[in-house]
Amino acid sequence: MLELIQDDGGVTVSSEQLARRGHTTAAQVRKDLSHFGSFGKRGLGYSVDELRDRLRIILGLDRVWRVILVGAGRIGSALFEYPDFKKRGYDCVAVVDSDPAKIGEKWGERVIRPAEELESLIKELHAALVILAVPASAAQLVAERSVNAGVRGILNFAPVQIQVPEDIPVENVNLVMELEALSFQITRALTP
Amino acid sequence: MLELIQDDGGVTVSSEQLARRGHTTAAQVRKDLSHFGSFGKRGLGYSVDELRDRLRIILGLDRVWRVILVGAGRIGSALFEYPDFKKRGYDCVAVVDSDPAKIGEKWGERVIRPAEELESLIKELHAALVILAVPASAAQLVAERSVNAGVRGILNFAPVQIQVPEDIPVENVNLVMELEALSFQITRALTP
DNA sequence: ACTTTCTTGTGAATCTTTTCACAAGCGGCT
DNA sequence: AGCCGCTTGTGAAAAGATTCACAAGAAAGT
Ligand SMILES: NC(=O)c1ccc[n+]([C@@H]2O[C@H](COP(=O)([O-])OP(=O)(O)OC[C@H]3O[C@@H](n4cnc5c(N)ncnc54)[C@H](O)[C@@H]3O)[C@@H](O)[C@H]2O)c1
Ligand SMILES: NC(=O)c1ccc[n+]([C@@H]2O[C@H](COP(=O)([O-])OP(=O)(O)OC[C@H]3O[C@@H](n4cnc5c(N)ncnc54)[C@H](O)[C@@H]3O)[C@@H](O)[C@H]2O)c1
Repeated sequence: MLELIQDDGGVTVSSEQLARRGHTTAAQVRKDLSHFGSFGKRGLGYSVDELRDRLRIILGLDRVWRVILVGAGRIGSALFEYPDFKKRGYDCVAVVDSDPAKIGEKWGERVIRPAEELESLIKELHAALVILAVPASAAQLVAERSVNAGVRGILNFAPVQIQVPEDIPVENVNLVMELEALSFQITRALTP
Repeated sequence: MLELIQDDGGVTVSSEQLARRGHTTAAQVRKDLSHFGSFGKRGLGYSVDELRDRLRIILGLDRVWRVILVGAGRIGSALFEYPDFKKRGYDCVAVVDSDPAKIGEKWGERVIRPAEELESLIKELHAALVILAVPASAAQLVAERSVNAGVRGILNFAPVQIQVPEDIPVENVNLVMELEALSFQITRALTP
């Protein structure tokens, strides 16, 4: 949001303006920011540039994160070609698949590597994150292998709840469940 | 989860078992369910079949939801080919794109329709949901047009917060932000 | 019929998040 | 310099979510 405001030439922004854009309240914006420090100027609001930079540091975005993509299927290829990842500091350093027909295929600058190399690739390329784009049946095993090889976080597209040590953060993307959330809200509005 | 338990031949399940699988607590499971009624048997747990059916009704999954996909790009095509949507009751009744090179292309049984037909397709096919898989710059306009044509909910993949009437639920999928959530948690663990 | 073993459903207690509301501070204007 | 119009940062209050803890009910064994 702050980058969009920068593009529009905004120099300062108030908690009220951020709240309107972000679908929340001004008090919430201020309270949230106050957990990390004090970034604004009374009477003026926040400097867009400064707040952006501070948040980037807080979020850990002031470095490049090396990512390995596991599963070169439909969703994997869409993700691989998505330019925003690179632009936002996420560098896909390897793509791995278990299908012999896919191994060796060239994707841009990368060649699809066999699944057995997962551990060695994580170690050699110092990948901190993996994206799991494999069938649900393979997800738990791939997650365990990744964690054992030293990965620090997992973005999981498979519709299963994977079990990993609790110091390894996992973010789940479950698109069916997103649609179900819409169905629920629509249904509930009809039968209150 | 209940369907996985069914497949494994489970007949009853306790709140404790559900909690372990779902990464939560037994009290939470029971309290959440209690908001919708009383589905279990003391000493036994929940009937897997019955709880599944009751939840399907609560979530509004006891019908087919007609969905229109807007944007036949990388993520759009991955979604279109994802078999779980159909399997879970979400029927993609039309695909729409603004690119003349894509209009008319055949995707399985569907033909990509021009973006101008969005409103008429929503009305004629009685689509309740749209999936926005268009560039961020187009998302707000497509959302407004969809709502005006009678859509009831929106699944938005564009990395912008769209503004629609508050009785229209919107679910956002922002993959960069998911990675950023991982970066934040990893970074925070390093500097407590 | 009675005891034992489980597990639910739910008030009450606790913990967390959000909202309120206002003193304090900044910049511009006279 | 002094006043005015804004906006932050933050304690205190209110609202909301989670956890505790236990009476009550169900099955199974004796
Ligand atoms: N396609 C979508 O839009 C979509 C949406 C949401 C979630 N998902 C989920 O994402 C996952 C992948 O979906 P998809 O549609 O891309 O499926 P896909 O079948 O097109 O791709 C999966 C790929 O993973 C590879 N693979 C299988 N086991 C592997 C292993 N052990 N190691 C490495 N690679 C392995 C397969 O060879 C295949 O190339 C699934 O869990 C699916 O439920 C897909
Ligand atoms: N590719 C990914 O993995 C990915 C991941 C997350 C989010 N996204 C987001 O999803 C959206 C689509 O991404 P993509 O990678 O598929 O892009 P893309 O460019 O491959 O596809 C976008 C499609 O939308 C069409 N389009 C543009 N304006 C339109 C309009 N007004 N009406 C109908 N169709 C229109 C284009 O012709 C194109 O076919 C973007 O907002 C992107 O940020 C993509």
